[in-house]
Amino acid sequence: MAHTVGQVAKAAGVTVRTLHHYDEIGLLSPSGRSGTGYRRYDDADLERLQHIRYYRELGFPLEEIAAILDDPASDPAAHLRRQHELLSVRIRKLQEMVTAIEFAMEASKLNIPLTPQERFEVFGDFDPDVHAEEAEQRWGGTEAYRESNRRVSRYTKGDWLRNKAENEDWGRRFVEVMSSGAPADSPAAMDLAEEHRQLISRWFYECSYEVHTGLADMYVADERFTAYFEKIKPGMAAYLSEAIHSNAITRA
Amino acid sequence: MAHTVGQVAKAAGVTVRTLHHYDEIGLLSPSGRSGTGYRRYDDADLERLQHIRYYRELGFPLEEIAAILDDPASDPAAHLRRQHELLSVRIRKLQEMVTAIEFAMEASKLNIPLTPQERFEVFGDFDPDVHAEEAEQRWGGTEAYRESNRRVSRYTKGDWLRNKAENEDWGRRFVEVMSSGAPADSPAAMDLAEEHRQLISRWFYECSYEVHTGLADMYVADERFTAYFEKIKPGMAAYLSEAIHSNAITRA
DNA sequence: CTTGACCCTCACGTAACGGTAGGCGGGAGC
DNA sequence: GCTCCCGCCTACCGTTACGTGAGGGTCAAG
Repeated sequence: MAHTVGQVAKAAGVTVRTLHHYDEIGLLSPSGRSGTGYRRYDDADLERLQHIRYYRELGFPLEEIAAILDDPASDPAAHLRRQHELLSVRIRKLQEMVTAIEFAMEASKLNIPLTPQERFEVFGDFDPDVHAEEAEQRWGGTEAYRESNRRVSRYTKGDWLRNKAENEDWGRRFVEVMSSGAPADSPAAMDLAEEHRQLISRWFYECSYEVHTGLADMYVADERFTAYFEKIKPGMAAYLSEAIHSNAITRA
Repeated sequence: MAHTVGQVAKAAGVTVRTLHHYDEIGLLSPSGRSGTGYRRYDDADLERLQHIRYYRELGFPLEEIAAILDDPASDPAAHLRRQHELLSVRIRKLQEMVTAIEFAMEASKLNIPLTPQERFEVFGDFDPDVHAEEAEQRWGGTEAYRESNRRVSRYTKGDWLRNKAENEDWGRRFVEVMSSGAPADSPAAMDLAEEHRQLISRWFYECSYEVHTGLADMYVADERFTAYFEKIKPGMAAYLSEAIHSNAITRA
């Protein structure tokens, strides 16, 4: 029922120092002290800490969190509703960032320069732009980087050249099929579209059919991408786009 | 081709002071200066800033970002891959947090106490736990709270009582249908399951069929939830769960 | 040639802790 | 009963990533 700082810290994934700090500034003062001055946290304190952690994750400054939690107008359920809402907004924003990265990656592959707008629009400051914060705890340091590095960046220079070679090989075969007069929804074209998708998945990121059709739309909608493909062979952008769509429909 | 601090700051959604700071610590030094000492940023500088912003959003400390970006072993494409990966991990974690909130909300509605474990396991520090950071820029202050408040917390005490009344009314009618001997996949039971889903959507959060079946599973898997429903009427937890599943299958 | 917006370099201030020092308390093993 | 070590306590200084002026040049427009 009553816990010590150490226990609370361990359970909640924060340091003892953090709890001391929250006590100092009055954000979370334990409901009682032992005879010898030890802090004693009860279940209500834990619930408060839970809300604090969520609001912190959402980037609220401590002072503001104190104001929110001490606002008599909002009960615990209201906090949960608000956190749910804010988390959803934040997830949507991160998903936009993922899309932006995918866009930047395609541009990078095809040597297409980005406008400053395109580089940063995802950080757009004018609207539902939430702030985030720490949560780090134990893989601070370069750990996050190393971990991701182990998975994603274990490509050597040789791998990179192989990737380029595979892409060029795919390009040659695609142009062949296109020149053969086969329609964009022919099995041959769709197979190459599927191969295109799997090349992305193997070398860059998990490319779902949905994401793939997104790329296809971009190839015809953005003139710089269109130009890139048209230079390889006129009509290629539209042809590739249609092949990708057909492939997604029949396979998904 | 060459931009001033102000232009870059505006485009990238950071303050001039931030760019000064990045220059001071050598994280992003503009490629040149004008005759009168003005900083001039070119497109390569913008690309670097783009990566900085993404890594910052992912919570990397500036020093680490400098090390990563200056690592000759990783090209721009590698950074994009890594950012894509880390963002995906982060999104998954936030989605877990959303689920945890939904769980906490159900528990709160039914007056079920949470264990410390359950309160904080989503902050679990032992594994893919990424750190996040700012991004705030212009709706710092209490703006985020207010905005969310306008949408989600405009319920008055009266509304809250109405919600409770609606819930109790739903409960009564559900017990009736159950007592009538109608099977859990009967239209009457499914209609009440659907109503249950819409009550959540109206009062708490957008409850998809998928989320709803998740709740249904929890009602039978977690003994505390089961006990709550069993006390209303024996067999209710399983019956309600089945009705929700049937409803989701036929409507979705 | 003035005015307002924009740039420069200090330089101190702040938030949210991290880390360590110096000292008390408590229970387990001798 | 004594020792040991671990966990708790209260300061107090350090750090990161900027915020916020102060004091003073600059540049394009009118």
